[in-house]
Amino acid sequence: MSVPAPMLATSGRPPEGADQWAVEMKWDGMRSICRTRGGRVDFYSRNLNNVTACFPELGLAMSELGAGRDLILDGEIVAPDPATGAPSFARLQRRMHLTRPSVELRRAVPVQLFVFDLLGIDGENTMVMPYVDRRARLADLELSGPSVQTPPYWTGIPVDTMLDTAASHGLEGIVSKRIDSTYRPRTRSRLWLKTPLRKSAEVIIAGWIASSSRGHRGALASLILGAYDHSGRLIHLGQVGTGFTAAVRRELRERLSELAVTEPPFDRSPPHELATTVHWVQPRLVGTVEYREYAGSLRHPSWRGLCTEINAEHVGLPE
DNA sequence: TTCCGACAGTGGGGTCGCAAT
DNA sequence: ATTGCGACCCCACTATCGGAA
Repeated sequence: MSVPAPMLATSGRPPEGADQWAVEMKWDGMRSICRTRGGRVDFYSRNLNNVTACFPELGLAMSELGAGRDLILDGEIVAPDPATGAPSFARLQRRMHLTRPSVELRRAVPVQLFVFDLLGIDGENTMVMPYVDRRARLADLELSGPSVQTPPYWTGIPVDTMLDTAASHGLEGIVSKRIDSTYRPRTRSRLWLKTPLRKSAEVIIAGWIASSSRGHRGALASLILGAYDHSGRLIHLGQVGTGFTAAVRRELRERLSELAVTEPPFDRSPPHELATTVHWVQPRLVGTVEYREYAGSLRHPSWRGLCTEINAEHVGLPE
């Protein structure tokens, strides 16, 4: 029998004041289904690739905690940042693709499993049970140890309070789940709502890249973004390729054609040579992007539109 | 007839393994 | 020995289409 693919969440916010929702913290890591059976432990990625060999310490921990039971668990593999304690996807990436990690790496980048759902136990399918009942059964298992935890959920607390809590702990947002919902493998529904913490910043358009995919060839695919650092140098922030409609893509392409130049406008060249051909422009147009995080480059940026009130010279680095 | 949920497609940052150079 | 590219992770978002309302 194969393991079920994880249930997915839709972006959104639960209705205010409704006690039909349970709220969990959103963990910045790698989704994983864990199966313990007959002394054997396996971890699967969201697309059901077997990633057990990447996380031997978690296999060891779960074989002890599983105590010979047949469990199917849903959770997140995380790599806590030693400075903040908050899960860091950037750190986890060093472990994700590496089977049989060395002792040094395992010590340098320890990982943990956060379990938040029980899908099956000793042959019984618990996915048909409501969320709160699954959580109760999960709590009974007392899966807790140095590298395995079962984080709590909350009900009846205002969404903004939960988001503030997430923010103050350096977490990436919250996930709200209908307390009466059953587990629907593989499907993305509004029974689970993720509310990520996102920031907003003004950015300067420094160039654009044309689409090479069939059907869109030549259309504006993404924008190259920049901002001025404290020394007044134009710095590359990354690209944004989502958030525009087809009409906005055409309009931007039109406006940018009037600003075309031959050389990159950056004072410090981008860390990596941009492979595809870039249409550079004078750094004059300012726009707004939403993003998750800025650490040398924007993470998960999306375009929010041009911003005509702000002069490009006044656009500084994102927070 | 209209609206909405699910899915496919397009775009981003990043890492690693492996084949081509 | 290097480099480029695809395969995976993470994701945001738009466009489309079929079924529900």
